[in-house]
Amino acid sequence: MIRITLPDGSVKQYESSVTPMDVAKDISEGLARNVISASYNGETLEASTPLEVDGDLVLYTWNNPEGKKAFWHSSSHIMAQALEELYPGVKLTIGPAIENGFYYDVDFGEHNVSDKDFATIENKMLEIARGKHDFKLREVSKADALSFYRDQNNEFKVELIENLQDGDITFCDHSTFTDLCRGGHIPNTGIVKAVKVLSIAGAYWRGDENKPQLTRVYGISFPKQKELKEYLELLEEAKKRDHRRLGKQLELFTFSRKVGQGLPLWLPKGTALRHRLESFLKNAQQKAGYEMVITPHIGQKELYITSGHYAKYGEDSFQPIHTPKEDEEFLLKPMNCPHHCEIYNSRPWSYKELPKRYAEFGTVYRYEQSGELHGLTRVRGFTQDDAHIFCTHDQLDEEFKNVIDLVLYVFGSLGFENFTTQVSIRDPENPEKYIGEPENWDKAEQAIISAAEDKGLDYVIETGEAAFYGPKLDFMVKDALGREWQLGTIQVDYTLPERFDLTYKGSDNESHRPVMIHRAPFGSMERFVAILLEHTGGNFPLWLMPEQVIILTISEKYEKYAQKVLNLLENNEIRALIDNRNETMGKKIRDAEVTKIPYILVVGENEERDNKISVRQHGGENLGTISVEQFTEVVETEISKTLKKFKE
RNA sequence: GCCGAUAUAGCUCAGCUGGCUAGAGCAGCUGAUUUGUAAUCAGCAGGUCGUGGGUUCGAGUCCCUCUAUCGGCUCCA
Repeated sequence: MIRITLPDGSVKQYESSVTPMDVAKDISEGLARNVISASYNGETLEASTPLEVDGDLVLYTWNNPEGKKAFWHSSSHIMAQALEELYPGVKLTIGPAIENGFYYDVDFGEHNVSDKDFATIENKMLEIARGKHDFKLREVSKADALSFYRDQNNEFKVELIENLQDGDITFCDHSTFTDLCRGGHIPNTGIVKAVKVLSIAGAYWRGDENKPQLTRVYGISFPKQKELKEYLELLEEAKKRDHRRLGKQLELFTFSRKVGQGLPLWLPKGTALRHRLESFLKNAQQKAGYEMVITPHIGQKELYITSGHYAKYGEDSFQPIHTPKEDEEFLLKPMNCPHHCEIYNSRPWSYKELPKRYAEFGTVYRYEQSGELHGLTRVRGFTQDDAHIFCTHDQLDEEFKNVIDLVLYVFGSLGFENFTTQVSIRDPENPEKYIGEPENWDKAEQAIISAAEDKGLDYVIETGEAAFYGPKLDFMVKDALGREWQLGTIQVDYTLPERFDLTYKGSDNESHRPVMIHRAPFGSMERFVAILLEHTGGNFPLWLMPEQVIILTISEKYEKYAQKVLNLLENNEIRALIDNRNETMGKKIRDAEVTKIPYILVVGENEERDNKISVRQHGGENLGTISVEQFTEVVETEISKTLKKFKE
């Protein structure tokens, strides 16, 4: 007999070799029908694995992340079987569950697979699923495992097995299909009721550019047809929030083949939006003691050799610009820091004058590989809301925390609540990737972690993600389709002050090296606007809206009154425009709704007579007929809810 | 850069297996209508079908090149 403890604390006794599924059946038939997988003493196992010792059992259903993982992982086995049957001779490699669904990396050899084949694959998968084949895990010896895959000429699986310990190797069988697998499956294929092959893409074997490229087939599956339908609808909804689509629709930005890929063109409305964001940050920065500077878009190659960027990225960057006569080389600036270092260097400093905080909306150019450009989130020319803080070691801690405050203020004013932060530190395995003294790195990494801790940030530490010149704290946000992007960043740098020989005179009358902090609360204006678009679906906070109010005239007779209302609003710094077109009210309302203008004011005979306006909010809510003064208050109240003053 | 896909009017999209002057809706222009909370009606105009080449009696349609875009991979100062 063994004793099994359930999550509610109850303890049950069973014969040894009882399976999680047996336990589920013992609790209720309904539970047994829904059990997908289980964990025992913290270890994931299958519902059919016999339990031999006392322990804690957790049963997973579709509603647990662990259950979904087992479900999708098992689905990838089903897809692999379908692919083997449809494309004889394919070589399977790995097929894990991911956040939404699963994929399998396959070497299709001679076969050519495209999205036209998805339906065939799906049908084959469903056919297998309906067979209700049990998943059975069995141990195999390393020798047997190797010979199994050598017979299939599958060098990928052979490579995987060679890296495994004999005795730890398991195969999973279902139907006629066998795969190398460590386990975590659903009881049988029958509970997979709906499948969708989502896309195919190239993926390098083991993520290495120099290794063969495989075909990655992405899919998702569900226990109910209805859930698949809902998921696909969700994807459609997400596409509507795509910043590339909204940017076009709201006339914020565009791209031109002639100008070049990855080089965004800001349209008037987008520029207005961006200027508003910039002055918002300028105001906060002024209060935080920053000084604005301006630096050129190019710099001598020598500058970047000094900074170390040339050695690191010169080859993979936009190549130097040559002057007609002299033997000079200039680089498009890929970052602002070297220029700001030279500003610091323009005169000597006393410790009494530090910190110096130089801020610039600096446009930089970076050569990104063509395949990785993406809307406004990944471009070749963009503007950082950059600043560099030069301070003493004693000031670092406080300065770092002040920057976190600024970033949190920016995020708060723009309605960003769901962000995560990441502390990026060195990869201890590859010290040669980094410039600078290890002891300085230690100090910098500690400073960041303690600041994050102090500010109560929800942070994860990512080893090996640091920039080559220093560790950093990044603020990460997800886009509409779940892809994660870095927005704000704060980076400590002990390296550039060294390379540019930056100094200040201390109280001891000796020369000292300042510490440098790079920071950009938005990250870049481009990426920030992109994520803001997806985040808000184009319904920006009122203070940021390019157009806040539209005045619709019932007929052309009321244009004069509309103009009077417009003047009153403009006197109160409310951005408004008049739609006096010869169109029906329904049409004008619709157009105003589509362009997402927050307030629609209707003026006609009644309003003119009473000297009032009818107010409709974007989305359809009617605020009734009120005076312009009352409306101005409504607007001011709403703005003050999101846009607070920095440090007041 | 790599794998796969896509490219037709300002926008969103039709155009099947190659066959007469390439279609629709929206936007635009003109006119009628002067309108009360998500699309008034009629007319007009708008495209060297991404580029360059090839196959063919004939190419938007088939093949190749290049360019750009999309989904991934790799990369990301």
